[in-house]
Amino acid sequence: MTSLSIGQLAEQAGVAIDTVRYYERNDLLTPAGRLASGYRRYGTTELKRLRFIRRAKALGFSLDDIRALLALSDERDVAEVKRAAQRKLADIELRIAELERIRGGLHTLIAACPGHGRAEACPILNALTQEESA
Amino acid sequence: MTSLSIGQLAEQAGVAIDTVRYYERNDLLTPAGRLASGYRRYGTTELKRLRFIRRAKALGFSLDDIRALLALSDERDVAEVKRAAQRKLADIELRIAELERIRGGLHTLIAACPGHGRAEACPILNALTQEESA
DNA sequence: CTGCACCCTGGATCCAGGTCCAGAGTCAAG
DNA sequence: CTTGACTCTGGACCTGGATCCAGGGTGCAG
Repeated sequence: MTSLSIGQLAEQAGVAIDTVRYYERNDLLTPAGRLASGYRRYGTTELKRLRFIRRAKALGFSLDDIRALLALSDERDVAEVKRAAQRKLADIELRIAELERIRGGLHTLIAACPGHGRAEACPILNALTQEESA
Repeated sequence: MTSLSIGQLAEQAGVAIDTVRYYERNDLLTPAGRLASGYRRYGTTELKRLRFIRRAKALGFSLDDIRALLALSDERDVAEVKRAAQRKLADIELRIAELERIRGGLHTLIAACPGHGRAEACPILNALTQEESA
């Protein structure tokens, strides 16, 4: 039989036990049942669900996002799932653009800095000290 | 005379008053002096320093990083400032690469999803439900 | 001198996503 | 039966970077 303890579930999904209980508190994952002792029991459904959560997190979804995704996948609403993925993609692209802006700024400063000599000649310090230019 | 209250300083640097006091508690910015009443007073040195902090933050430096940068710029250690900027650049590039990896994954899934029909045909749900491949 | 905007302190709260703990109960191998 | 590994609960704590609050004091224009 494929009944798992919380420790086995956690190990097979690659998360910490405390994380499983945390997800339960936050309505992301409910045990299939409990033993008379109160011990949680999980089946393959829960294992898949937990792995889904882990992968979605790796794709940059927040737990709120994931709760919504899980509800949608329960409803099998493919169109809405696709739209959610598109929104997340747009969000990721914004974050990339912002980091690229920062990278450009740093790159320029580093390239222009001789790396020795007077502080006044260091464009990094100057850039950080300079007045606004819009 | 160029003596500023905390409110004037905050406004001219574009941060909140609470943020100025927060920076003080965290050893980033000390008032030039105090009135008999205890009111903080700031000069142009502090205004420049606060603007430095704001810009460095916009470049992705943490407050810990910034504390170190400020110490270095006080010591006028240009070589070390350059190295710190290079480390931060490497860090930003790592973050960009990670986001690009995520973007690639999402992009592939979205492109392959018809956006309608059976849940089984949705590669987004499938990808999140699939077993590991690596 | 009144009124209102401003400032003071210390501490609480927030966000996300967990992590850790104490004290008690349970399961299973030997 | 013993022992050690596992699990239970509820709640405290963590990071980073603020933000907000209560209850009081101050500065200054009219």
